[in-house]
Amino acid sequence: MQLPDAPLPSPERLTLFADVILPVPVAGTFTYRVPHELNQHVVPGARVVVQFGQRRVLTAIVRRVHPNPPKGYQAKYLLELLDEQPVVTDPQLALWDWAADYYLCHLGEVMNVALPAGLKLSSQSRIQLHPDFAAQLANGEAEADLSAKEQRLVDALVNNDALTFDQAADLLALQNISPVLKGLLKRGLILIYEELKDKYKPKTQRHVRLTEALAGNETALAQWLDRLAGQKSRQGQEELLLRYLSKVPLAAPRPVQRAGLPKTALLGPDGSDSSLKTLVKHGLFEEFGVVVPRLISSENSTELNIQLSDYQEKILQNLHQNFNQHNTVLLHGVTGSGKTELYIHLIQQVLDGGQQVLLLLPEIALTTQIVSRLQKVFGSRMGVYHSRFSDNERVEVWRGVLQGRYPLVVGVRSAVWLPFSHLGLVVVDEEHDASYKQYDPAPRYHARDLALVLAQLFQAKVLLGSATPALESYWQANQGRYGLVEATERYNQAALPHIELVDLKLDRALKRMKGDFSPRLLEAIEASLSRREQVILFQNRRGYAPNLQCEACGWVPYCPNCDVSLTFHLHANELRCHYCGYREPPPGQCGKCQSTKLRTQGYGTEKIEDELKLLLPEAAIQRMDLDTTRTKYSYQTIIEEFAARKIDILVGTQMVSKGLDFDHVSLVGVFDVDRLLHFPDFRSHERTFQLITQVSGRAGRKQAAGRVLVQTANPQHPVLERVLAHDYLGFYRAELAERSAHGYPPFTRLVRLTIRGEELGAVQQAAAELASRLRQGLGPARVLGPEAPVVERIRNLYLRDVLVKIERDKIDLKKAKAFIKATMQGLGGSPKFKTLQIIPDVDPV
DNA sequence: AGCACGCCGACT
DNA sequence: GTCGGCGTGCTC
Repeated sequence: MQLPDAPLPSPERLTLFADVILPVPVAGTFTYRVPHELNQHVVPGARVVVQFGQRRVLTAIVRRVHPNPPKGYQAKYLLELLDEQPVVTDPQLALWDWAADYYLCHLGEVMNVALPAGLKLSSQSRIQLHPDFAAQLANGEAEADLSAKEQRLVDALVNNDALTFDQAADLLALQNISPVLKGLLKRGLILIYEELKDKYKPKTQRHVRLTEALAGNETALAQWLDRLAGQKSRQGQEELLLRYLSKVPLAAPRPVQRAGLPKTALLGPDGSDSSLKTLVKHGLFEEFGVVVPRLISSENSTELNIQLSDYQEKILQNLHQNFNQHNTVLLHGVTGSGKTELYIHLIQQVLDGGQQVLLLLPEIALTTQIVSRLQKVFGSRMGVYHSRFSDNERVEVWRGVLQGRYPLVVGVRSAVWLPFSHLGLVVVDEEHDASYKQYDPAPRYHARDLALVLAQLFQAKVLLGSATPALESYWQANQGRYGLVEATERYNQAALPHIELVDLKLDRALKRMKGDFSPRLLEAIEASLSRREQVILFQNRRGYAPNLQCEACGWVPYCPNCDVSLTFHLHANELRCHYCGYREPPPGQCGKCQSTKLRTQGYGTEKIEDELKLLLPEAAIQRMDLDTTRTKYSYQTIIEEFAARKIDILVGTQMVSKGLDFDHVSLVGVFDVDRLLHFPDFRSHERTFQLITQVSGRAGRKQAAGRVLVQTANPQHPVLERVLAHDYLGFYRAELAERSAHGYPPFTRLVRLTIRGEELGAVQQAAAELASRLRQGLGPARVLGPEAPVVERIRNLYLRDVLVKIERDKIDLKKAKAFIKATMQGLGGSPKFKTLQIIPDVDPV
């Protein structure tokens, strides 16, 4: 970074220190000494480059600047300052602190999720010949006696300016090259240096323009055209020049001349650039790069006034009243009640007041309809933050928020980390959605809960929206902590879908099933298709079948690395592990008794799709799940084709249940709810209710009520009865009673501790020890387990869970967590359990 | 997490 | 004798 003029020298040069956050899973911050010339410029939230350990050079975030020298060690100097202005705002840093504390993880881990990778510089160690030695080699006067390996490395360095460690390791076919390097280094034959790499690269487009001498110079141009005309070999050049002049006329003002044309616009999509090259060589044209924003922010708002229905108007007023008394309001609106329009109005009002707005959406809902809808209203003031975006794109949104270009951001979970500075409103749509919870790397945070904390830091409002609120949220509202607004009418008075249960017990007993389809569902599909209406089928499991089984002895192929059966994928013709990604071809015979009779067991989206193709060969069927939406645009393509009615039946996993509105879907079929209902987890009922309600909402939008058929062997199940009756409140009360009886959220907060390690015995022992220590400190009733999770081994590591329940009222959460943390550290510190990991998950979902 | 250091078995 | 395996400890 270029520094402005040096600050005025102060008489007693104050020595400053910076506590910085490093992107490593180590507790606390690290203190570096600030070089005097940077005293005025190092501010909290700015990035600095520091050396960490012997080798590593890392990008750090300044947390605090102070004059107190650290005790007990000599602080290193920080090496470089990357930003004059903070890239992380103060409230965000406060949020980082809060998250690390609440989710029992390190600040560096928070930094790792929060900051886009493009803002972190990576350093690479490079090796080069020592200049003196290189000179000796060149003159043939080198007389170092080298081992074979050293010789090979030196030879390679003669031919290359520099090598990375990896390249050198490859070259020597060695895992560990440091002994070789050390030897050479000691004799002063090579140098090792760190190269900082800025990962962020602005996107550029090649442009072409006439050179300065020619632009606007009619006579010179005429001469050129004369020279080119009539020469057959130079016909291409003549055409090119004429085409350019037709697009950028000679008379055009100078800025237009200087802007030139994008190369692709001049040459066309498949044009060769050989003529252009010649013209450039002759000094007619010049090529240059123009930085273009990667995110095509669509023009400007085209739709300024969204008309609300009378009912929506009433709801909006209701929201405003609630916001007068509460910072957080829960909007419980049935599917299709037009929540998007309400959001738009609220957002508009906050933007008009000069404040920022964050709209959070679940992972899957983001790519599509709602975004293009919002883009029409907010145009280029809206930034989109999505996990499918590249690093560079994320950096551009980050910078856009900092610079105020995007007062509105629509994004997924990780968008809560964007550097807001004057946030006025956060909307969390589908607030119950599980994709707001990060599961794998720490911090295991919940974006809805972080949004509440973030809003508090700004004194901003939060609107939580859902047709099926999380039990916790509805309870908070009932407790009077959130405002509550109920929207029970669908937009345009559309009727709620009619949900029916199909009793599979009967159909199975009478052998009337066609594959996995009951006659009633099949008839309903046919009826819909015959009316030229569309159908969505929901099966929450991908692949063809969850496993293969030997008919003779019951043997099932298992993953060698995890304790799960392998899922059969028909199209790819392979068995896959959905936990570790392991694949193998399906076996021709039983692994135990060599019988060749293997059959599939259970079913996934692929099998439904397959059966359907046989049952209804005329229908256009498309599957939508993780396997068919790998690429960046495949998801969108499927949605567009379905909207254009090129597809009759869409078969999919959870993906089809969210945020999609189609006008011609008259039927939704739901498979395998029994598995959902009986999943061994205290949230299984809640999830089932939410999922069926959500997917039902896809049926029937305009005039006609949609129909939903749910296939089940438990038609009397109370949860299903409540789904049929659209009775959220009834469901809520019943479920709340259950939770209260068994001490689950919202009455308690949960912390799950997972022990992970290579040896089962050690894992079991550690888990037992952990549970017993926790029981001792917290009371026996507050600790469950240890127990083996559903999949008790993943990637060859054994797992055991211990669950801690902390009541909301009787016990201090902070103290309890501090105790848990200390217990974890105590156990991890004991030599016996050194090699094990203890992974905390606060508020697991 | 990386990365260095150190102490052990299996090869040239 | 070296190579490279992994256990251990530290990083301002």
